[in-house]
Amino acid sequence: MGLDDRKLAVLRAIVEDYVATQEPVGSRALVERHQLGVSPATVRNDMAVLEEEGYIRQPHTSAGRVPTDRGYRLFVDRLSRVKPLSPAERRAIERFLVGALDLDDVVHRTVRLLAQLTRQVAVVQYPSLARSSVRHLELVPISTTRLMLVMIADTGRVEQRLVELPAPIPAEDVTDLRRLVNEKLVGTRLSDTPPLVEALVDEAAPQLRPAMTTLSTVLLETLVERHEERIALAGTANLTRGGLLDFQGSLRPILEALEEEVVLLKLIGEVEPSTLRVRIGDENEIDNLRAASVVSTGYGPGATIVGGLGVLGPTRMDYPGTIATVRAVARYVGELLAQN
Amino acid sequence: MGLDDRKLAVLRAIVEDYVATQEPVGSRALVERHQLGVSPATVRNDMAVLEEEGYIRQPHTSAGRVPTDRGYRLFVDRLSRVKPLSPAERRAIERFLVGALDLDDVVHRTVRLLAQLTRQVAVVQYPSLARSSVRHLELVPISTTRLMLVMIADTGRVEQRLVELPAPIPAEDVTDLRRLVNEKLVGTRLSDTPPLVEALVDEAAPQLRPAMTTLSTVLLETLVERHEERIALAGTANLTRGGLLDFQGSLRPILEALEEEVVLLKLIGEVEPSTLRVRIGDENEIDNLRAASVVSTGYGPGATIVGGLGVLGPTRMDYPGTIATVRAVARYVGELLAQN
DNA sequence: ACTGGCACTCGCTACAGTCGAGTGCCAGGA
DNA sequence: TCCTGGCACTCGACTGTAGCGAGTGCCAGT
Repeated sequence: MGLDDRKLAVLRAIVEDYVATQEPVGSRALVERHQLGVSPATVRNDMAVLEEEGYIRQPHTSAGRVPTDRGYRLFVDRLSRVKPLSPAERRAIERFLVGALDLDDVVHRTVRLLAQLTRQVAVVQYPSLARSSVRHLELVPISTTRLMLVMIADTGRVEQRLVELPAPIPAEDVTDLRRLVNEKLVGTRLSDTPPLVEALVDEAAPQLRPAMTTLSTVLLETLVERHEERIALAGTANLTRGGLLDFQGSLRPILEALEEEVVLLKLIGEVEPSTLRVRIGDENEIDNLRAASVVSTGYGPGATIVGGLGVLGPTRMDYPGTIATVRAVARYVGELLAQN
Repeated sequence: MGLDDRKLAVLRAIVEDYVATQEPVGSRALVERHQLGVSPATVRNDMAVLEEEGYIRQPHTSAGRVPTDRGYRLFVDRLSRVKPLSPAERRAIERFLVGALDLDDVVHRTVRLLAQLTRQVAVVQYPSLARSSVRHLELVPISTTRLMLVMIADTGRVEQRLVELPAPIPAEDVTDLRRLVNEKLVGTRLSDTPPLVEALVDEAAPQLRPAMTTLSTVLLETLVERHEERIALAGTANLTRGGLLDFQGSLRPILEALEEEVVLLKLIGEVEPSTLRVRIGDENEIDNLRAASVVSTGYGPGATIVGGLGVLGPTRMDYPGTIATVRAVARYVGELLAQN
């Protein structure tokens, strides 16, 4: 495959120009704006090759070229230089995140910040419970047969569930239950918890058994099994920039996808140790998002990762800038979490 | 003003047809589809009057008529008969809401249900803290200088805040603090709380004073003053139905408005004892929503109102149906809350 | 291997012409 | 007095045609 340096330079120029202007780019415009040192005709030949290889295409015969998903992929992998954040952005990040009160606050500020900086749709996953450990469990009697279970995780997440007891229990028993679950569970990772939770029933005093059984069921079901992820979203209005040219005319599928927590989790929640992930157009497993690109990464205090965050935008997006921003925001958030 | 019965009937017919077809309706089509008992010419005369009075207008000279905001208003106020829910809808509501686990669950189910039934954007406000009373306050030590304050309200809402203490305090003091705040605050409405909270400091034992001071500040600031409303949203994808004809071509302003909590609260949060509120187009105070209509109402256990819910859609919406649905859903949710 | 030149394609815009839905008005009739 | 049928008129939507121009592919020449 004959992709010499100049052809790559041409592809890069096409991507950059198209992202900037949102219009198919022709050979003349290209040599004018970039110092390629060759004539339009030569560029045309290179374009023909690039098109044959599937990196660019023509919307119609007499139009300029537009990058394909494959073209963007090559651009991201080999052609884009990392764009350092501007001092202004850097300051914006700090200003935005300093002074956050608690986890909710951090997440909300982060998602708005991301949306604002990238001018795209931002998604932030709350620290995953599966990756958190238990800091404290509280049982608050609501009535004689109802408890409110409040779990506080080391990541700052607080979750609550109503527990419907099979029979009324006295206040002292609640105290005992509380002591027992805290004794056994505090400090453990939730993903390691199931056997411990199951063991709880056996360790409880006989008269506590029934209550402990339902309690452990609730714990397992709601906190571990369907591990109750939370997500914050911002910047959907940014989808309307580029007035329907992006997303092939309809926001419908995108908006639908964004309403599904499951989908969002797939997008940003699959946190691998890998640093950062870019999914371009067709590479998205979700059909509704075939016209979009997603840049996502994990974040967490220090080197550990507790959740994911990212942005979603048109395939025609400023990848270097977006990547830099996402990475920077993730790092800042990580530091913020580490402080707590 | 000469609006006899027939002219009103004509207006009603225009609204109904336009809502159904989304196309300007002419005099011929009108007499064909509705038993008005008069000729198109007569209808035309009536239309001329209606137009003069500002209830309908012509998009352009050779087109049919379209209702104005004022026309919709008249329709809603005087011309629409209440449309009873279909048994299918009724069943949908029950099926959807039965089995909700806790407040979060109720709110999420409700907002999705509303969006689905009305095929519009649904908004549900969590029970307002200002209208809740304190059921329990929990203080969980995070470190020697940090407490997690967890408040459980009678409406089922649970809020937490991190409290940064001025100096380390021992565990017994936390217990004392907990006892004290619960003693004084449990059972009070949050809106009546401020004097009580302020009094707390004086009632605390001397060595508790500093901690109690910051604690009461947090209580006042976060739970009472900026009373921390929460909102759930669903169905934004429904904005794209009617393909850009509604909302004069751009979803932008709508999406922007929907991202602002403050705006949403204005929309549905101003809960008066009034049963149900319809804001049509221009009647909306928010500029971005001048092309939309909002149907909202309060909900709560029994006769009391703890929060608002509603839907937002194009001015060209099925008002009777939407109103019926919103009202029904609010009632069901109220019943559900009453059970807890 | 690159370049200038040239023929060709094809979307875009402007313009003219036709069609038809819908109107407003008026004279005649119940 | 109120309704109706008839008629002239308006104007947007659609169609077809023509010219423009950006952009290409190809080829012969250096």
